[in-house]
Amino acid sequence: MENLRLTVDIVIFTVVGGVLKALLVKRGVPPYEGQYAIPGGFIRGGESLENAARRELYEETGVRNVFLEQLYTFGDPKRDPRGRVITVAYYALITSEKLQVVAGADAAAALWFALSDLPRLAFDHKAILDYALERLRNKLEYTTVGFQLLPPKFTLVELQTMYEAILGRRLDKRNFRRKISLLGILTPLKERQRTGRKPAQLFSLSTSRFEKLKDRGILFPF
Amino acid sequence: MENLRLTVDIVIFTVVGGVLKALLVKRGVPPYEGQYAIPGGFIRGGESLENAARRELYEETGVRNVFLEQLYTFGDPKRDPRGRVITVAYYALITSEKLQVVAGADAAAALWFALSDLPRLAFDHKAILDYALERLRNKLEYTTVGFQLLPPKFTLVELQTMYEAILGRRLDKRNFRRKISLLGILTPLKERQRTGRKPAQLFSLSTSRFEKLKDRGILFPF
DNA sequence: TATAAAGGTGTCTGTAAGACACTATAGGAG
DNA sequence: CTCCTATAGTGTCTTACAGACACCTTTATA
Repeated sequence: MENLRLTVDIVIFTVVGGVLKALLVKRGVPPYEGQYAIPGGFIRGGESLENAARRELYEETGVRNVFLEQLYTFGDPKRDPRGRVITVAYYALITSEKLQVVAGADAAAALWFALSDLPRLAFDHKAILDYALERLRNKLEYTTVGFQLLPPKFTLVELQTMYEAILGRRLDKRNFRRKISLLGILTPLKERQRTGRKPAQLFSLSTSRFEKLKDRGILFPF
Repeated sequence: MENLRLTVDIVIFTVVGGVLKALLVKRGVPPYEGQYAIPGGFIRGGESLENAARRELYEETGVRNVFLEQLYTFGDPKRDPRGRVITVAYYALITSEKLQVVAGADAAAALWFALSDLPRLAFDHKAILDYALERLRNKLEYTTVGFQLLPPKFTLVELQTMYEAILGRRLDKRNFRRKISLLGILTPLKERQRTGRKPAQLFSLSTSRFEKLKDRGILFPF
């Protein structure tokens, strides 16, 4: 088939201040000029799909070594008015601390939008983003991907807030802590976080337990 | 990127005689001449990805209107020695009754192989097949896809045998029936199957309950 | 009519999810 | 210095379901 072009598009999630956000870029050229779109670009010659996604992610956010997973391939013949463009969609999770770096990148018109307050999106990007959110919510419940959105040291309240932001609903504090505790994947640190009133215990992921569990499934039935 | 070609490859599953099988075709040309491969082919101009997969599926098996779902896109630059060929993999489920039709299609050298007795596969098709099996096993436990592998009327023993064939392990008969019964998705028919010793009760999927449940998840925790 | 082969049925125990409310601690204000 | 308040942290009860486990029923055939 001639005139076929392949892109990667990446839904980039973060959680800041208890709100789930996605990175969007404002299009400077037609079609959909002025509308927002998911970051992405064309695949180059010798690149694997994942490397193309990582390159785009780096160009857009200045961030490397983050969680990235292939989502779905969208190939409707009419999805791009310019011709036959098929896109392999990915989603990525980055912590809000790494998020600082974004400013330094070439992301002129890139902005973080709360998932609850998205602008109109170009192409079929709304469908891609919806699907990414669905996947993230599912994976959250049976894997440890969620920890990719937290710094290495975190409190239980921060952990729960991240879960609530993604799932879009409140969780019971005692039940949440019981289940996390039962999994035994957290290492309590000697430090406490002293920001609010009462200092909170800090934890890190216990990497040995984590390695055993992360790809096994059925972990977080919230 | 020039010289990019896009294919669809389809892992086609069926269950016959309590054995999970996949359809493979023998390659008549290099590379990997003489080795078996998953059915597939190039995407045409105006086709959506799913339509391309359905067309290939029909050409290979003579079967339409079956369960088909996109699996993953494999795009390693070296996966095909002839150049850059990216493949969007699908998997399909067809009942053993429809399986008769296969003979009439153009599938000269197409053969069904038990998953436990696969030949060496061309390209990265072993990885694709493994991934398809993993997906099928997962989906089996929280959706009703499994019924796509049974005829419209079936016995509980047939249902359980199908689950066992896919999961690759035995299930307890009483626990299995209890859970199915609790779901309330089966309609007992007035007929009985009279093949063995004692005739067995026939069931069909209760479509109303089925529609409500099929995309909701958390259905079959076996 | 006796037998064999396949179909069909119930209980107990352990684990975990979900609902639910109060106490403890430290920082800041007065 | 002490009182107030915001946030951290903690247990119990009930219900649902998964998993382990063994025998009776039915009909075709010898």
